[in-house]
Amino acid sequence: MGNATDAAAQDAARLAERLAWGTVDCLPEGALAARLRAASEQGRVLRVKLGIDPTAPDIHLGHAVVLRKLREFQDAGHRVVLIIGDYTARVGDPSGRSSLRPILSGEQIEANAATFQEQALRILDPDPERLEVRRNSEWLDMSMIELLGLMRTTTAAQMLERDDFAKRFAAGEPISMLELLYPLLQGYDSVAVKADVELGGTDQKFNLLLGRDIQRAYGEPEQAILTMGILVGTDGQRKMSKSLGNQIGVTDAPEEMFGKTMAIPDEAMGQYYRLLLGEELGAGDGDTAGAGAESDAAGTGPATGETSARDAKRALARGIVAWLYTEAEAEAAERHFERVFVQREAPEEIEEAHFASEEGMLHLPGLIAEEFGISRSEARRLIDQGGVSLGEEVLGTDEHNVASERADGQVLKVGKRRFRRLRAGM
RNA sequence: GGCGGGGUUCCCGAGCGGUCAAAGGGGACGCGCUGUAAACGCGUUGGCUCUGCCUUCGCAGGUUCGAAUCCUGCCCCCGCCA
Repeated sequence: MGNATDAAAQDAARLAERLAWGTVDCLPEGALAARLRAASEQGRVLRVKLGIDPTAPDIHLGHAVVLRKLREFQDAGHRVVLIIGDYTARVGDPSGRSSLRPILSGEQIEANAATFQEQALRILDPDPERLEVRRNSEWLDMSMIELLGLMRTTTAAQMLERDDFAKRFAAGEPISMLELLYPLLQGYDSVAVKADVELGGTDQKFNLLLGRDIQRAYGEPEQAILTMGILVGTDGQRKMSKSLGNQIGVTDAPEEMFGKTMAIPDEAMGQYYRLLLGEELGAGDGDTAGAGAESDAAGTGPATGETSARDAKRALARGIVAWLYTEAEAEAAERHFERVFVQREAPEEIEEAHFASEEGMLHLPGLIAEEFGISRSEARRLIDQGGVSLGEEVLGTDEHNVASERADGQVLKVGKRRFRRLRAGM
């Protein structure tokens, strides 16, 4: 009996350690292992909560970090409870930002929630045994008396402990009552779904911990919490976010995903490996990719480090595309990258653009503006700066009109990555 | 409720009666270099039927030959006091 118990405890500890890999916080100490063990003893699975606000329609690799960790729980046999924050989206989570978010309309939230769910399923296991999708409007549309009861669980001083609020309060920046209420609502979600574990980014640490206090106040067992690092965007500086325009979308085409990944700064590679592939940079293959890249990042990179850093990044890009698509698509994306950006050739498949000529001439600014959604002025500037070419020829300053015969059938290249095959006639 | 400060182009931020499409920085974009990395250099960054014209400086009016700059009202934000 004693031995069997020890063995179960060891199993739980081992699994907890594996699940905690790559997390920043796994609190409280030992709580995850204890939960895993208790669950197996009771013959049930853990309910692992993730709350997401459908404030943006698309999910990007930053969201994928947490979803990936959830998938690990699923693969270990546990159940993910994905909460679509359709109700909390009306409040606006202030995490990590200093200004208020606009409040979304009901239709907008619905549309976002639908795409969000669809995209999350690219990463999560959709098996109903392993995934439960809920909306917090199911329980948050409570009466005033219930809300007051919820508010009684927490003090203003507790709320102001949150770093974000403390800073804004000290700086005299506005903090709306709505924002203060948000963590309570999120915490109540944990009560409603009886969460055993909750995941989130490190920016959610306070909210996740407060969820424990609220569960306790409602007489529920307190959840263990796990936080994941915040993935930086393609600029390597700020967190990945659609509004900052530095995101790699989960639904980006394979070539796009591959290309964007190749453009991240070297210093961000380690983080990408850890958070997106679940491995250390340089692990797996025996070459010096990791070492070369690290020394490069430190600014002491020897000449040999350059190629290995590049190779490591290629492997990263391949790994990410293979994860979200397939191995074959990852390879195809790499070939496309090699062709277009390394060899600087036009892609194999190019969209066609048909043009109508006026008196045998083609007005390029108009065509470029229309095809790529920029203004004519901007198109003119690009031409004048030598950023536009027709076939092999780079267009010169003021070369805005070209003969139709010259354009017909040629590849128009605008900037580094925009191509069109021109065809005369509509 | 009272007093004071403020709302400028993607962002920050100068401008405070004409020479302002508006300094400077950031970001972004283009060219060069390159590993679509970093660093660096040069350039661009409201629109258009582009040596000129049109629209922009919280919103609406007004003064003036002329306003982002002055006046009036309104909206919003911040601080202090209550």
